Amino acid sequence: MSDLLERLRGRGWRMTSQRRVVAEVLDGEHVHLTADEVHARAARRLPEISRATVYNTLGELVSLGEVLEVATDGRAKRYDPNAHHPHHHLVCSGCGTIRDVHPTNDPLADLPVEERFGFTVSEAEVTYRGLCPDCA
Amino acid sequence: MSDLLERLRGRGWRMTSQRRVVAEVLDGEHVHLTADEVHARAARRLPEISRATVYNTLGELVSLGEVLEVATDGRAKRYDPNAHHPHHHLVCSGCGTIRDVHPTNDPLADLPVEERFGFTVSEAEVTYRGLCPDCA
DNA sequence: TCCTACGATCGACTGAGTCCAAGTCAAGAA
DNA sequence: TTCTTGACTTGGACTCAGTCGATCGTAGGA
Ligand SMILES: [Mn+2]
Ligand SMILES: [Mn+2]
Ligand SMILES: [Zn+2]
Ligand SMILES: [Zn+2]
Repeated sequence: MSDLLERLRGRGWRMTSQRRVVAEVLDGEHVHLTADEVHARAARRLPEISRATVYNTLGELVSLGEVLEVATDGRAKRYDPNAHHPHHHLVCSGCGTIRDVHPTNDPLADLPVEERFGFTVSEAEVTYRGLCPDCA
Repeated sequence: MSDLLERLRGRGWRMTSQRRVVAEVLDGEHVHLTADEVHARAARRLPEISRATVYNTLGELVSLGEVLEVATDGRAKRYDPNAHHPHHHLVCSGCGTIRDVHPTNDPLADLPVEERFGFTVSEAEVTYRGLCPDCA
């Protein structure tokens, strides 16, 4: 993610201050922020950035594969800058904290062909749920 | 799910026509409906039923463990009457169709203790994504 | 049959996200 | 360097999913 700005320039993106601060926010903390949290952090550096631009930029980063969308609850989507290292998520049912986890098996291998119903299955995402040490 | 009404009565539920039609809608089709779809089907039998009542009843059924909430996209939650047979979901990225699937392994077993960060992990839900035969 | 607490209703409200018309500016051309 | 232009940004209105609360209705017990 560190040379994200270079990769974006290479794809013909016009480099604006808004896009730069959004990329910097995501680059800075490897956490899972909502769009409004990204907006709040971006606005600390560039006070007049709009929510619409944050949504636009996040959407573009997602379709470029630079950022992942995570929807673990029915609430706001979260944006995951750790897109180049495959992983899954462990969510605390108490406080909502999300941690990256790395199971030892690819769950795709556990779905037999007769359970695929003719689908071209390309991805398996696992959400583990439980209580974190603080909430237990 | 067939004697759901009996179980609810046993739990002290007041049996109203609204709760009956919501339970019948869920009982009738083993698909994954949104709250508004449940409302539309319920309203075919009981035209005056309100959205608020459908939301209330679905929420109660979920906390009783009779129905599962599924949030595969960032859109409306879906309600799964198949709560007594553990399974996972296969979602078409094209049209959004959802199918129940049964992997051969429990993904909980694939999460080593050093990847649990002190959490009490109780559940693992897998979402497989791909293209259905029609969308491929 | 009557009573009443539990449930249903409607509409106002919230939160998350989208859309659009109008204004701005990054970056290539000259 | 300045000009030009279309890509980008903005604020606000709007949509969609869901929640809340005051008031009304009724299931089911006495
Ligand atoms: Mn992550
Ligand atoms: Mn299901
Ligand atoms: Zn917690
Ligand atoms: Zn499809």
